[in-house]
Amino acid sequence: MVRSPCCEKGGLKKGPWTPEEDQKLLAYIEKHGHGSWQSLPAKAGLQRCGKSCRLRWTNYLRPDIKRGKFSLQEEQTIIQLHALIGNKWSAIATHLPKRTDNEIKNYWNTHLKKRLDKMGIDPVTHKPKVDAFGSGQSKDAAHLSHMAQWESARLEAEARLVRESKLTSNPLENQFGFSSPQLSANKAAVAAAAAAAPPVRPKCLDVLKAWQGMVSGMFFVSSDSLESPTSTLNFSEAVPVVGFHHESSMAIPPPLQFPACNITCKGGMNEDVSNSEYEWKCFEKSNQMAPQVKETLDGSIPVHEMSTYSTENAWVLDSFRAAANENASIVNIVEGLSDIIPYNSGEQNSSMAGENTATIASCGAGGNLEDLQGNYWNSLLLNLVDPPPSGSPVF
DNA sequence: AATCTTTTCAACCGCTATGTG
DNA sequence: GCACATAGCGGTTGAAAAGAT
Repeated sequence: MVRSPCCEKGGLKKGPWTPEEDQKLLAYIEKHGHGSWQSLPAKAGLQRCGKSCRLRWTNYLRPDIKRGKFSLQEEQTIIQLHALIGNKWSAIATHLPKRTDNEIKNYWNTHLKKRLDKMGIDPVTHKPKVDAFGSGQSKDAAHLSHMAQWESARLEAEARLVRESKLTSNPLENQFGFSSPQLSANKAAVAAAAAAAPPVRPKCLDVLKAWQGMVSGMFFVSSDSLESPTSTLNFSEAVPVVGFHHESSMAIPPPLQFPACNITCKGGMNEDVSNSEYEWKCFEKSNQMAPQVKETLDGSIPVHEMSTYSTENAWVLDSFRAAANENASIVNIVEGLSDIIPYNSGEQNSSMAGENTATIASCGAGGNLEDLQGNYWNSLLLNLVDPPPSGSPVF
């Protein structure tokens, strides 16, 4: 592989750009597009190498760059993506509109890395420096880790697609309203492709958010420790993260619904229990479904440690209590319910986004555990990806 | 006020990936 | 398949700014 000689030529200026140079570069690109970066400096009358011009444009002069302080949400996105894919700054940048990979990288190195370090979190592995998993990663963590690996690969593929689309589209025309002749030929093709591909909700953050919730329960801390002067948000209020908990902040997961069975399960602290254990309580919504459930409960399907609550048709799963104390996740809950809830509906799983409730439509045959889990994650985490309309940040 | 230390971030360097003839 | 050119990425540097003494 032969290295580009562009910056090795003598007589080319290095170092900080002057306003005059910026003006020349801007004027040229606005008029002609950047074209070949290699030949741009000579055409634009700049004593710079093409590489330097490209960097100046992409990291500073581009009109769609957002500068200034990173929001809490942006910070959290960076942390979560970094936990998943590491120092893939360009891939991370594709999920932070108007932020450059260089800016994100700098921000990570100067702020977030130090902050995590201060919080006792290894910024490389995103795990507590002292193993908070105790005896090792739970099954849930391993499960999510596996999912996270897939999402990691998908993220990188996404980033690659974004790069490719930038190559085939006219970035100036698309983004800034002016055109470059050499790229205009692709306009029709790009427009057709855009029309053919309906806007798809980016679900890529689903698993990483879940994974982050699993791995980094330590993020459930008040914003004070995040050194963000603008935020008054407490993570535990805003993030319905399930599973692993750390210290005193207890994230309350959204209700888990099985409408086909008219069952809703809610997790939370049980004040009736002397030591305020965390537990999952299940309710039947209507009497007409009760016989079905009771039939199952009284039938051949093994009934775990299940005790009836004072509320009619409600029960709590003692095994989940114990599990919760051992950093159990919602996966455990769903897995446990899969032994109890009668699977008698053939309808497809579906999810309800837009409210803080995870819905599993299918209680029937074919609704295997993986479907249930996947469905739960999707519906739960879509709420994380799309904040509620109240305007409160996700993190 | 002067000096030293730390932090920030724009820019560079070196490498890999990809495109082209 | 090869050689080369080019674009892009991630790590690192160093000047300027901010903070501490």
